[in-house]
Order: sequence, then C-alpha cells, then structure tokens
Amino acid sequence: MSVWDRPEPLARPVPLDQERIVAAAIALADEGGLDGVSLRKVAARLNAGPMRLYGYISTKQELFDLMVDEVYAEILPQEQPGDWREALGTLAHRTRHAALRHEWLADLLGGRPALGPNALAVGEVTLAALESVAGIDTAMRAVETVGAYFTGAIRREIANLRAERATGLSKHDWQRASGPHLTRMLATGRFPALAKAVHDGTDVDAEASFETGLDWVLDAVAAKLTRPSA
Amino acid sequence: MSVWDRPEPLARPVPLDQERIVAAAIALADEGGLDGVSLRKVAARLNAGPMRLYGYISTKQELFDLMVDEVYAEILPQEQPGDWREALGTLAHRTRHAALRHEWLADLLGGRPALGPNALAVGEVTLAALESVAGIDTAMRAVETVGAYFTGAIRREIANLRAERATGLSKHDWQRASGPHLTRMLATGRFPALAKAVHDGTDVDAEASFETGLDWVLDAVAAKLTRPSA
DNA sequence: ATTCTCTCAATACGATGTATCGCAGCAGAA
DNA sequence: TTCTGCTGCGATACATCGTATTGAGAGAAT
Repeated sequence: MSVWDRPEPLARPVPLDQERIVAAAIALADEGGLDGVSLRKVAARLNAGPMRLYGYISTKQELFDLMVDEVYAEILPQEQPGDWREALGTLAHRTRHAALRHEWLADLLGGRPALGPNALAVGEVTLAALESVAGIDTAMRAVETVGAYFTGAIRREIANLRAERATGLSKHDWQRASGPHLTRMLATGRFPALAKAVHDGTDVDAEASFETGLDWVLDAVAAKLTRPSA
Repeated sequence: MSVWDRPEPLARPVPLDQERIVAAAIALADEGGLDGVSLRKVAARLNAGPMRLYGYISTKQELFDLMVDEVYAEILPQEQPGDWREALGTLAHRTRHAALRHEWLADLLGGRPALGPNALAVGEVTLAALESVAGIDTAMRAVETVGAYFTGAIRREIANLRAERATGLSKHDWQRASGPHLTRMLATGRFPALAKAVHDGTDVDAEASFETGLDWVLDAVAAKLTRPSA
C-alpha cells in the first residue's frame, strides 16, 4: 500500500481532559442555558461519544459542580482585599458579574455546597479578611449572612431578567402596562399595598437595588463587628 | 343483556381539576424530590394518561409554578402581624418551615418570579405591614433585602442537609473527621483561615445560624427605617 | 505467534416532556 | 330512527436524555 492510501492514523481523538470537558460544558451553558447542556452535546463538541466523559466525571451533577468551581476561579479576586468590607463587597459584586456572564450560575448558586478548590480559595481569602477584625464564629456568621443575601439577590435578579426577556417587555412596562396576569390581579383590589407599590414606586434598576441591599447588610455586619457581643 | 353483564359505566375517571393535579405533584415531590415528579407519574396517581394533564397545565414548568404557589398558601400567616419586624420575621420563619416540610421548595425558591395568587397575598400583607412605617421605595427595598437573605439562607441550609444525608454524616463529623475531600484540601495548608474555622469554630445548628443572620438583617432594616434618608 | 487481559466507546435501555392523530360519543338533521 | 358531522380526550409516537452493559480491539505476556 502506498503512502497515499494509508488511512488517517485513526484520528487519535484529542486526549480529552477534565478541563476541556468543563470548558465545553460552560460554552454550551452560556449559549443555551443549563438544559442546553447534555452529556451527548458536550461530548460531541469534543468529537467523542457520550460515554467518553464517564472516565472523567461519574455523573452529570459532578459536571455541574466542576462548572461552578470553574466560575469561582473568575470570582476569586486577584489582589488581596484591603479590609473586611471590601472583601465581602467585592465578593458579592464579582459573584454577581459572574452570574451575569454565566446566567446558568444563578440556577446552581446555593444549590449544593461548593467545595471545589476555587470555591475554597474564595472562602479562604474572605475569611482571612475577617479574621483580624472578629472572632472565628462571628466571621463565619458574617460570611454566611452576606453570602445568603447576595445568593438570593442574584437569583432573583436573573429570574426577573429572564421573565422580562421571555415577555419581551421591560420590568417597568411589564408590571405597569401589559403583564396581563399581574395587572388583572392588582385590578381586583385584593392587593392594595402591592398595587400602590407597583403604581407609585420608583423604578430602580437591578444593580442599584443589589447595591442598596448589600450596603444594608454590610452595615449590619459592621454593627456586629464593632460590638462583638452578639 | 342482563344487568350483571353490563360493563362498568366506563369508570368515568374523576373529573380531575388543577387542585388535584397540584396536590398529587406535591405529594410526589415530598416523597422523591423534584425529579421524582414526572408528568407521567402525576397522571398515574390520578388514574389518567399523561396527556390528560395538558388540559390544565401547558408545560411542566407551569406545574412547578402552581406547586410553589400552593406552598405560599402555607406560608401566608393567618393573623395580621403586629409590626413590620414581626411581619418580615415570621415571613422568613414560615418560609423556612415550609421548605423543611417540602425540601424541593428550596430548588424552586427564587428561581422564577412568584406571581401566583397566594404569593401575591403574602407580598401584600408583608408590604402592608411596612407601609405605615416607611415610604414605598424603602419598604420594597426592605422586603427585597430580607427576602434575598432568607431565600439564600434556606437554600444553603437544605443543600447542607442533603449533603449530610447523602454521606450519612452530621456536618460536624463530616467536616471534622471524614469528609475526605475537604479534609485533604485543608491538610494542604493552602487554606489556613478555613482550616482554623473548621477546627476551632463552634458548631451552631442551622436554625440558630438562620436566626442570627435574620436578626442582623432585620437590625439593618430597622436602622434604615428610623433614619429614612438612605 | 498466540492467548489473555484490560480499556474504551458503541450500542442498548428505560424514562422523560410533549406533538400528533384517531376514535368514541353526542348533537342535530333528514 | 338513522346518518353525519364535530368535538374533545387520550393513546400512540417521537426525539432526547442519563447511564448500564457489552463487545471489540490494542497491548502485554507467555
């Protein structure tokens, strides 16, 4: 057989490591949301059969965990924060921005304990920033509380964003004018306070709302830190 | 044909309304979690074929929305709260207890805007309790902030609970002793603050942690209410 | 050279959400 | 009374999913 007839060397498929798998999954999720991610499609992106993946992950849930930890690498601040407030504040902001870049993160945030190396690293620098200013227990409570806040706030923000996108209406228009169901409900008169809020409340954009709430919570933490009795 | 031969009157299947569908779905979810809920299984509980359901809901997501709203009926307090702090506090507690009764609620909480009648009713009494003590905008910010906190906190609590259950270990034992991955990571010395926290921190049960964070956030709200400049 | 083992991926399976389609039963007209 | 049309419901069908099983093929060992 001449050289020209020699078949491709079996196209030895790219060695395929965890990193590439996770990257492919994240790309898919960025494009089509979490349920755009199927093991088959991830594998297809890597020119592999679905079962190839099971050498590197043992379940789809594990893949999600790896994706989350990969995003925690984006969240981890590059420089050490100045004080505790900056540490918690930038953690909140960086998480929010990561979720805006990867909306699927909102679906996963808080759904399972995050124990990947990057998540742990984030926890480490955050706790370290609080260490000097509070006892361990207070520090953990502070991290938990602030974390709970921004987790919940981010989820709501993404949820609203999707709802607006799905109806093609801004939150303002949607609430005020045509969100048909809500309008009808408010018109029943059974929800006067809600109706007034929707009608008279000033529209604040999501970022400002996030910021306000965050400041409040950080103020609360500050109060407990200066008077470390609680 | 004699009476005895007459076939069953075709066992006219029970008329099947939304309420019964949602109840069946909730029962399934309570037993087997959210992915124990399939339209086929829900229908089977009601002696119906899967497609019967599509007369009452048009998508599985709608069923989830209905389930959530049904739980909001449990969350809605029966008596009008005394003051704003009680309103927000009991809302948080009742939501948490609902999530402990229906763990799947944690997966859905904050995932989509809750616009069902019961959710609106909850929003109504909450806002109403704040109306007298703050302007609309401050009131909404307060509800959002506290809501974000307890949403996130509940999700984390349920997530931890499941993790403990899955490993068969209490959080204490799991962190301290055998959570193999975490222990190994902490042993690397790359996470001194975390390691110290796990090692020296006092164990607080989930309820106490929830309570503490909630108090902090409510204190923060109180501070903004008395000095309504912000 | 031959056999054996072990790895890896193709095939197979049961389950899912939902579109489609066909039939049963009834209302009305001849 | 019989025929015809219609309507609404549910059985069947389909594409897709996560993952178990299995079979083939490469490399090692005798």
